[in-house]
Amino acid sequence: MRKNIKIFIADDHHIFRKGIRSILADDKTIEVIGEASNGDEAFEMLSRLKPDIALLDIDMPGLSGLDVARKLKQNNSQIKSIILTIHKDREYFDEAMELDIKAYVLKDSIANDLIDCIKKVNEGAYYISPAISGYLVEKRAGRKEPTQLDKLTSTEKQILKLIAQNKTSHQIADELFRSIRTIENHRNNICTKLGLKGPHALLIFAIENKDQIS
Amino acid sequence: MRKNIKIFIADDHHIFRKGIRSILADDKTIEVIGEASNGDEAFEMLSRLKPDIALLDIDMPGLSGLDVARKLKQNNSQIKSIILTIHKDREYFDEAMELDIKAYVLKDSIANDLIDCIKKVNEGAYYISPAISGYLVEKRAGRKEPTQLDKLTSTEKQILKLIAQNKTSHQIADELFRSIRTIENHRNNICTKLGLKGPHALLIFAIENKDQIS
DNA sequence: TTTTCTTTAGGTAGAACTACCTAGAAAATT
DNA sequence: AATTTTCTAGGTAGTTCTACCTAAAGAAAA
Repeated sequence: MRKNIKIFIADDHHIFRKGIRSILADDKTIEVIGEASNGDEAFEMLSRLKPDIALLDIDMPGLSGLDVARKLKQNNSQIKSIILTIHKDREYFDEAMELDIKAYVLKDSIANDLIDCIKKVNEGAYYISPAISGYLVEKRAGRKEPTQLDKLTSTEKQILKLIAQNKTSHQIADELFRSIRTIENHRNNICTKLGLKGPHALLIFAIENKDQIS
Repeated sequence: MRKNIKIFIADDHHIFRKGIRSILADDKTIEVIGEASNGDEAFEMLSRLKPDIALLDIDMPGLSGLDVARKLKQNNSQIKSIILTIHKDREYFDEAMELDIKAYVLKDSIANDLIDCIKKVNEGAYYISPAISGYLVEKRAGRKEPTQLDKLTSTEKQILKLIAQNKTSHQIADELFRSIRTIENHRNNICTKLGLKGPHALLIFAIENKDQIS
């Protein structure tokens, strides 16, 4: 027998969480393992409970659902994010797409196929509400995250390149005739600018984006 | 003025190393910074001397030239490997191609263009002896290393998977209900088995091969 | 049965990176 | 000219990983 799909619900309306739970209760393979009524609490609980999928509302006190998804992405979390929202606005959708979000579902169309959506997402697929999916077509062409690499100065990009070659700060310092403290300082600034956190987030970012570094 | 190209020669025949040196002596921009007569010594010296290019014979006592190239690759070394060999066999060539080797030169055709070959390789190009280059065309389709992942036990592979998700030893230990020392010990064993060395060699290997981990 | 391999876990040391600081000099902007 | 940004470099602390050890218990193989 297959393992249950573990779900976490984040929405500031109690009645809405109830509704979701009742929809999901029909399916024995889906298990709601927790819920939160604001973004900060949601992020904390997600980090701890590690569900398979997070159902996130955009409008919440504190961190928004998109903020939570962003933090999950920054932490290289394996949790798949589904956005549940009333917003049809293109802006929100575009932002969500930048965040590796697996599904974007309008609240007025969930009753029908939320379970289906969850199962597909759990298998690695994407799901976009029909009312929204038109945006997707135009998108994808101009793919290519307007990477935040432009935020970096040229020195920082140079160092990022060397990091991508798996060089240590010490090696980089030698190569550029700089103090290792200078290199470490640049690393820190890069991490701050890109919102990278944790032990090897910078190295991994550098490797994954090495082709984009100009 | 451009920096000299630093070369290292590994071959078990003294007379052959002499020959190479005399060919290379004609060019002032090429500098032979060391040589070795067996694979183990070669690898040790390469790690220490860090030349730009390593000329490796396949047939050597101990580690073969291909073994040396493999270990260099595993260490994410920046050293470019050129294989010099008498073997026209396809097997050897195929193996070499899996190892990011920059040039594969038959010994009976080196006198003419070894210098040229070295310079091209130094600029990032590839060079394959004409007698061999026919193999190349068919190749490239069935790409896919028969990775040495089989050397690992199932526990080790499990941990490697978690490492590929950029989890720290601490996180892995928590997840598997083991001591962090156990995890660290497994990491060490994996590194030893795969010949990985240096600060983040394991993390990078894990990420690059995450799809292959079964 | 003996030997080897695997898994577990601890000891010690050092290198590397992260996370925050401060601060001066140079360069670029306003 | 004044302000801001960038680059440089140091201080301190703590975490993570590497690199060596040893060692016991259990499983698998010889």
